[in-house]
Amino acid sequence: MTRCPRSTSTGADGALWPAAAAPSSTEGYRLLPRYRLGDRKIEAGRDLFSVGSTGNAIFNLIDGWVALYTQLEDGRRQIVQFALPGAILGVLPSNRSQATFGALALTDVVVSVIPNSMLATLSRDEPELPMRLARSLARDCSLAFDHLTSIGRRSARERVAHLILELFTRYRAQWPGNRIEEMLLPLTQEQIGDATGLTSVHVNRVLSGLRKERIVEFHYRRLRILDPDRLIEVAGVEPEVVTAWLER
Amino acid sequence: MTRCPRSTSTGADGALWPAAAAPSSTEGYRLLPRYRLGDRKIEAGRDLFSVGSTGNAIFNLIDGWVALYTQLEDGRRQIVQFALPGAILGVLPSNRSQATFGALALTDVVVSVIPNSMLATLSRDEPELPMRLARSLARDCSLAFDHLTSIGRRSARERVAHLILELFTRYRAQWPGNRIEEMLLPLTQEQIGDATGLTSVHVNRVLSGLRKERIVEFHYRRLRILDPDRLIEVAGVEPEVVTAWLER
DNA sequence: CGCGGCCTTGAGCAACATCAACAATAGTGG
DNA sequence: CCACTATTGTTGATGTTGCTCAAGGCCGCG
Repeated sequence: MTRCPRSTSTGADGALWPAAAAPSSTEGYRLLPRYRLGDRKIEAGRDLFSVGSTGNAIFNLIDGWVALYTQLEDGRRQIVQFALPGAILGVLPSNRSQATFGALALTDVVVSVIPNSMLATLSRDEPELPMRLARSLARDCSLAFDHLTSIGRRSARERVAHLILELFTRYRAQWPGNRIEEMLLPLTQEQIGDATGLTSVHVNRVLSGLRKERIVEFHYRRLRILDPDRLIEVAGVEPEVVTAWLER
Repeated sequence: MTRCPRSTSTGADGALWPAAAAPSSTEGYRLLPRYRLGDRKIEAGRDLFSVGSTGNAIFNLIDGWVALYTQLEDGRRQIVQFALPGAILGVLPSNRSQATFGALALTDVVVSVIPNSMLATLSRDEPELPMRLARSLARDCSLAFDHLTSIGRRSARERVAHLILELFTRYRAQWPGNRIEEMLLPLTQEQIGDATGLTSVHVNRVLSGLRKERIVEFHYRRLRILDPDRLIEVAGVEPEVVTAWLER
């Protein structure tokens, strides 16, 4: 957390994105035991589940990106969360009723399906499971609070920077060691807008600004962080918060 | 759930706010077993816990209103959730690290304290507990997603209406039978602004508008719903969502 | 190589913020 | 019970951010 006085870096850089070697497989992310019947693939652009569906299963995301979103009657949309491998998705049984949000596969996706009916018996074999579920949900909540703060109180520029920083950091936590400064971020500018409460047009302008200032480049889903320190500064995030994103 | 075809009402009125007789005590809301050592009172205006505090306990809110909030370095604040009796507050152990949000008592408050150290043993006696915790967290998440949608995609007018409708509905679910259309809502206009991502000045203007249109009156913490149907309409909420607020 | 989806840019405008002064309220101590 | 004070609410004038509308360019894919 301390030292690591890298050249132009504030020090946060080294601490936040350690270059440790790590598993390239998805092995570490199966929080729920996987059952053979359970694996399912969903192709990019399709819904894992939709608003109003009566969820009778929860999903453990094994591979790919998923966006959780809500929708108003008139079509306005809000992305409320991005899920990366390891996430647990879906509606708990008896939080009865329909899902109030949908789940869109941003890339081709693999999930392992745990039917709600199986949840109770599963918990008997593995009594730690509900508590892990609770922790996962607590983390989702925490992230949602963060987004709320961003959308409610930050400027457009700050919001976009914040989102990019968050996604980059969370992604990088999964595949450390890869070329650090570049990644595939499977989002359109419209989706960034839906996540930040902005128009795609305005997102575009903000991104132009960040590109001209040589902080970040984002073009057709290719993200490149040019100046991590300034990005953190623009996003207005304290390092502690960033580390919280990394927890599971 | 059906009938109750009240005069000018669309019918939603009766469905949403059933006038059933109900427990006036808080008996029903102790989701966690209560331990004698645990009860604690906090007076209005004080923090239950603060941003950055290392939560070593979780709280079951027995009585009073609590606001969960975050804060940016420069003082901008965002209220991310309102907790009513029955809520479970605090940070789970090993979602280690500090709380990223604080908890402000809006009224005098009674909580029962469950030290994290006790959580594991408690779960052995009562194996249902972690699952109940998970459900509570899932509900918080759901609410947070709702707020995100509101702040991200609704106009100021819609946001304020939405918040009032939510709080009124949740409150009324606890004390049904009381004078339906009036309640004490322990918020300042500034706090409403902090929850909706608006300025207190603008909140004031919106409230003025709603008052002139005889939809809602809110003055020094006294809330009066004049036209529930139009409030629902302005808030742009489907009844299903409202019912979701009522679940625990 | 042509088509559809995505990005880019400009001009004008609406919603909300900011700043500032003042009024109403409720809580306080005499 | 009253006077005083701090807090909260109200209103107007003005400024800025981000939205809307619209046209055109770029990219990737079939």
